[in-house]
Amino acid sequence: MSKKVTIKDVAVAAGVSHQTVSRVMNDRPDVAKETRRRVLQVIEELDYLPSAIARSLSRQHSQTLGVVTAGLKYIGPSRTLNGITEQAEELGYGLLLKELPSFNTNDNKPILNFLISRQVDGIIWAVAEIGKNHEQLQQLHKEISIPMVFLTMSTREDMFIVAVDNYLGGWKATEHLLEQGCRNIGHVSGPLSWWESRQRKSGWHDALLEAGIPAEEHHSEEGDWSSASGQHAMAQILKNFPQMDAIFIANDQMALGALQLVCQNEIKVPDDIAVVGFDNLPESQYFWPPLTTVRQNLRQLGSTAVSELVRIIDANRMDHEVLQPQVVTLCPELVVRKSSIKNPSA
Amino acid sequence: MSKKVTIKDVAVAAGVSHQTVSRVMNDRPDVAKETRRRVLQVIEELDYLPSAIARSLSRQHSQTLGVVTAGLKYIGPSRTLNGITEQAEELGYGLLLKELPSFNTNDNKPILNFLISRQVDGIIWAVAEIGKNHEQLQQLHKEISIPMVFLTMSTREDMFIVAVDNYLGGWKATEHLLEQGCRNIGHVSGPLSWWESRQRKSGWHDALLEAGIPAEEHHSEEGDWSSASGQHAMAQILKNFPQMDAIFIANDQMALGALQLVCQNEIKVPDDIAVVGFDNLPESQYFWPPLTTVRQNLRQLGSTAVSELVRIIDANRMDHEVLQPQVVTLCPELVVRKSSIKNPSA
DNA sequence: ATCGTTCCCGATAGCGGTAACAGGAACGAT
DNA sequence: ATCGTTCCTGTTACCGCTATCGGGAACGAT
Repeated sequence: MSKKVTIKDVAVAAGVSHQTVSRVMNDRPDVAKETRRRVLQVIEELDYLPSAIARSLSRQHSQTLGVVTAGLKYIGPSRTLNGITEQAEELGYGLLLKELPSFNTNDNKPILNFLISRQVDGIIWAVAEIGKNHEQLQQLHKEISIPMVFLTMSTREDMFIVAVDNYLGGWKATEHLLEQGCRNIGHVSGPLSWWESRQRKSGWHDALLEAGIPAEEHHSEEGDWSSASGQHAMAQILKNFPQMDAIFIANDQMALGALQLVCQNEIKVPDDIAVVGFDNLPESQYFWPPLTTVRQNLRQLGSTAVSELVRIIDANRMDHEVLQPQVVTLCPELVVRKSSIKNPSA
Repeated sequence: MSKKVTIKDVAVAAGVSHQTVSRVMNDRPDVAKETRRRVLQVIEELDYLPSAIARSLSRQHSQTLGVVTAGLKYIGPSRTLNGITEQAEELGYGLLLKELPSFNTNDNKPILNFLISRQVDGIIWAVAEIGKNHEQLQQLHKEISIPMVFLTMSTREDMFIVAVDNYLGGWKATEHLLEQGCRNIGHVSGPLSWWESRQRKSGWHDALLEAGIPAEEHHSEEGDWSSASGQHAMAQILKNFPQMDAIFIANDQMALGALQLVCQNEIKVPDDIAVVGFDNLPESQYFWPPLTTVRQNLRQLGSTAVSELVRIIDANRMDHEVLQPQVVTLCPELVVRKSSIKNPSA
């Protein structure tokens, strides 16, 4: 195995100083044409690959972003990550990935230290807000000298946040059911320790209120995102709220569980009960009946986060202007399918 | 914003040389107890964080693994990645992530160069084998001086490979249907440019042969993994192979599409046609009827890949022994549910 | 008293780049 | 001839850490 070739080897082989090689590598203008040609040729011949590590040390930045995520086994976080990788590639940044062992991690300092010690230029915190898992972070991020962007969490004035408007999503779903003529609309929420769950539920709640319909507490049940919990919650609501003619379920997986239960009990969807989910899984179009759902563009969420972060990094570098923290909100869209259309032939 | 504190600042504050601080950081034995205590205290006070970048440059390795993946928006690759992050964390390695824009990338050199220039200690190539997208790689990996592990691809003697036995999976699915008394077993495959698709199909094919049943070409159709394609393929086979009494479909999503079609046509599953899928999506238990499927433990695939890679790295470092390339095979398991049980009461 | 150990610790030289400065060559202008 | 430019290139000093070597102090053995 031949030893690794460094900038000095190139310099010697090309008969120039290593600094000139460096200049060629960085496309500096102050190199004679002929010299540049010769150096480039030697680089080619020796198969020289500059060390990004050494460059990072010298330049004091790494062209690398830190990404903290959790729950990659779920489709949501991985779609978001997909958007992140895509945009990072586009903007020429590398990605240092860290997945938390659980959503509820109390001590985030080691993670942050890990990333900072590796000189990342910025950090994307892509972990759902659950319980108080963002509390310590809110403190820490002030003590940190590198830019951070947070994803989908309750807004705070001093942070950069990119979020999907879950409240609006819940509202749209409910409004759609109201438009179908439904008046008794139930709800299966996600775990209420999740900020997103609370937002979706509030959207449902407020849309009903606006229509002059009180949203009773026993009209809704809490699930844990799994199909099993959706099924269980559905059974519960059917019992507590027999006159229900429609239901908004906070994700497609729980909706699937509910759909299966309903199918077993010979209740007809949408005629007896109209159903709307949330997420727009690729599969939901093929549920029976095809599921009306709320689409959130998680890939865009990820890519927007990267763009924002890079924008902040660049601003910090350019002049010493410091950008004002802001919140970027993405709007979810309703995807209407059979499971919610009351009068298909009307 | 206070300037970053370096090893020198600590040295000065503690009244020792920076080398002594380095020794303390690395838990070297040759430091007096009292000195160590003092240095540690200063580190604490100044909130000193050693630069992993500088350390990498000096030590010539980075405690970081490169991961190349593709198709993160699908559940499979992201579950694999989940296993990778988990085990990397466990073994104390960082992860540099790179997602290919498409499965079919012809030029992999830039990716490899990117990772190598950042001093990764090893690389996991977690991209499905499709068409000839591994051909160039097979060449490149020989020229590279750092260890690589490949995931789920056709075996080659000179590479480290960790793979799920897709052939066995197809075999098990088919065998199960045979045991149910089915004799006319169809198949919907994935795209046949995928190695995994071909393996699953071969498993189906050979299990039939072993049972003395010829697997006709018109008994199978090619899909593209999507539910839509599954539905279309199913319709095609129903036409070409009307006496079909069971079908093995190469992934759960396509099976879902097929199930929906069958449901619309009032064909009964499993009585008229038994169905087995592949993947064991979390949702598949809640399809209607619940789907029998083949579970592949992708998380384990990922974590095994990391373990293997680290084992190779360590071996290379320890003494100059070079490990012999080998293939680690993971066995998929059949998960039996209603969609394939012909006589539930028997 | 002398020597060999052991235990600590510091000085120095890298790792592979970049930044900053300095200086020679070529050229036109004075 | 002298000066100021412009263009190009090399020297030196870092970036923040680790490896290596060497040496002083303390101690027991001879």
